Amino acid sequence: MPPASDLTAHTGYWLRMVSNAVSQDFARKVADEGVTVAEWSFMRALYDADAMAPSALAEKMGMTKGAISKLADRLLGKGLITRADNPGDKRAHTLSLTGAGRSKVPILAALADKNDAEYFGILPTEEREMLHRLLRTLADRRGLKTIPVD
Amino acid sequence: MPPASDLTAHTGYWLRMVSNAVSQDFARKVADEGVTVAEWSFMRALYDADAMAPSALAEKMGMTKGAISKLADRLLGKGLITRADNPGDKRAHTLSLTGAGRSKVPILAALADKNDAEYFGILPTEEREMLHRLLRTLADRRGLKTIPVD
DNA sequence: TATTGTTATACTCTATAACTATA
DNA sequence: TATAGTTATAGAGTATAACAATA
Repeated sequence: MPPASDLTAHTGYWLRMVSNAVSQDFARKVADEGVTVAEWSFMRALYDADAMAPSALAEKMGMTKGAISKLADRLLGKGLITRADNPGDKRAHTLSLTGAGRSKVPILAALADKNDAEYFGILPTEEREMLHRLLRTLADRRGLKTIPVD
Repeated sequence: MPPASDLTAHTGYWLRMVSNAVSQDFARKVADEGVTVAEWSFMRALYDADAMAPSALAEKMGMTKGAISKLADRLLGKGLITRADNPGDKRAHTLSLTGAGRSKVPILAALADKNDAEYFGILPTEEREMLHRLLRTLADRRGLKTIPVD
């Protein structure tokens, strides 16, 4: 039998295992608030800007325009965002948080804080900061910048 | 506007960003060999055992029986595994790699090696080992053990 | 009755591309 | 023609549950 390297020899294997666990736990937390992780990222992006064009959100989140439209439809249905015409360019739209959506963001942000503390709080401060720094270094070197969604 | 903690303050944010990038690059590599990451994990698990029951694979991969059935159907269609009846228990089946499937595993394993080197090779050895160790610590403390699929 | 496995249904995310309206 | 956005379609993953066959 030809050698096939042990899966667990790969750093990527452990990275995915831990990342999936953290994300799945976070997904369960925000599901209790009625949103998905993608919807949370979407709302968080809108929170800092009064209004954004779908194309700007697509760029920021590394998603296609089609994916943004579908996500926006769901958030519209939940009453968390509004869609408005752009007076200057009749092709363009702008998306904004509703009052309900805006007041939900800090609640979701608190869940993100809690999730981070649960997972990484078990490490000594020094190691936790080391991990954070190493991950940021890898993201920087690779030029990663879009908000991770899944 | 109530405060909403900065996304980038969360270690989980960077973990997910780096993990997604590593996984997506790996997905592209194995796609050139005609398989998905889930299919690769499935084949890698079968490589160490001559034959496995779908239920055993479900347990090992943290997937439901239904998901395993669907995955097995696709791998059967690609001629990479076979499904056989179990003589001892007529309800049970066993899944095994075909010759084609078995010879593809080392090729895919080499792609995993390459992907890991591309992503983590930019770190000094000491930091790379530190990252690996921190991730394993987190996985251990959380009792994580199923093969990450997505 | 409980268990093994398959099948059905539904939802999320992703990607591509066709399409509408406007520039 | 090009651009902004929506809509359609399809594939992959996940979860729940209904189902058939066997124990």
